[in-house]
Amino acid sequence: HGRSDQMGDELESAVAEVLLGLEPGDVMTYGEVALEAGFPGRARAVGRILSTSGGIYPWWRVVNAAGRLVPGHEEEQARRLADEGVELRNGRVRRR
DNA sequence: CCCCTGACTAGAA
DNA sequence: TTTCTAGCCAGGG
Repeated sequence: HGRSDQMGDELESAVAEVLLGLEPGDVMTYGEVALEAGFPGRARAVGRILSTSGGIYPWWRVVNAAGRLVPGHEEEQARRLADEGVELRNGRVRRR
């Protein structure tokens, strides 16, 4: 039965919940979002969701595991993060 | 079904 | 520290 079809929706809603829970100043990696959503190892799925769901989520609060900003949106993302007080280091999110 | 692509990653060079 | 490589998982042609 169409379990795999339903899986995509579950993942999407779970990821959405995590993303919508992010507050100003918060920053998570794709992998962390996936993990917290209950889908470890689905970092790519998180990226796809963010890239295909036209701005309904706070996309600027998500960066890759290396702290790199979103390809093609570095400038806007850097500005938004700065507005929230997130420190950047050489174009990368500083993580301790 | 095959093939390519990507807002990913961890690990090797 | 930066670049490459090999896995990875879905989507879409």
